[in-house]
Amino acid sequence: MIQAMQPPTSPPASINELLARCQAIAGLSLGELAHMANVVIPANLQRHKGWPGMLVELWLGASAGSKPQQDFPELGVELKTLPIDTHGLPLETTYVCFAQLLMPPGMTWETSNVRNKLQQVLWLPIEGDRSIPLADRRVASGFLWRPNHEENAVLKTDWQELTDAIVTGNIDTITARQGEALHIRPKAANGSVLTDAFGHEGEKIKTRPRGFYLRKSFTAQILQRAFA
DNA sequence: TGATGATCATAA
DNA sequence: TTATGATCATCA
Repeated sequence: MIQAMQPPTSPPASINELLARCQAIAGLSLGELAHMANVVIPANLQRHKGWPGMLVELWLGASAGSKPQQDFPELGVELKTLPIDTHGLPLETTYVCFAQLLMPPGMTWETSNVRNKLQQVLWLPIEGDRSIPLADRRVASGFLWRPNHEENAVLKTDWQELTDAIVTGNIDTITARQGEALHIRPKAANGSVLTDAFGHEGEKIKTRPRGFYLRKSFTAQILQRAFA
């Protein structure tokens, strides 16, 4: 029996409240959540790629709109939806944040955006198989994750390798094949968008904006650890 | 067929 | 333009 619910109007005051809100929507479909929140369901995600994430933010009480920080700053928690197939494996890589191409001096893994975002993540798997109509895709049980020593070490190694390439003016030699858990891919509206980066001689060059992403193999391990 | 590289919508 | 939310679509 499904009770009529409405999205919260304020951010969760505690981790427990956040987790409770997660449990409240676990098992419901995106169609049900959209309907109860009076949100229009797009026919497909081709032109609405961020729609599931925005809908979930609404239901968990994350600040609407985009902020350049964590979704729940008071709790130090970042929210990530994760599309999964029928076996519970990730269908897509996970976007983390923009890659700062004009890296401030002294930037380290410990102070990086990537680590800040990934310190504590509320993962919310959602059925993402393209054979399932968007409205029928169900939300799974969300769970809180903090990287363990091993995961943190892998992320740090990847981040340092990629950051070294950026700082030394080798941004254009980076491909998405580098990095065991974390890699870099273009992140822009289209291929004509350019931003500043460092060239080999320390000069500024124009290149496509990039973002950090988590590989599917890495998020798959997170899921396995959570549901094992 | 899966991963890489490209792309879409929106806000400030 | 940068940042949020990600998935699409092409090619090896």
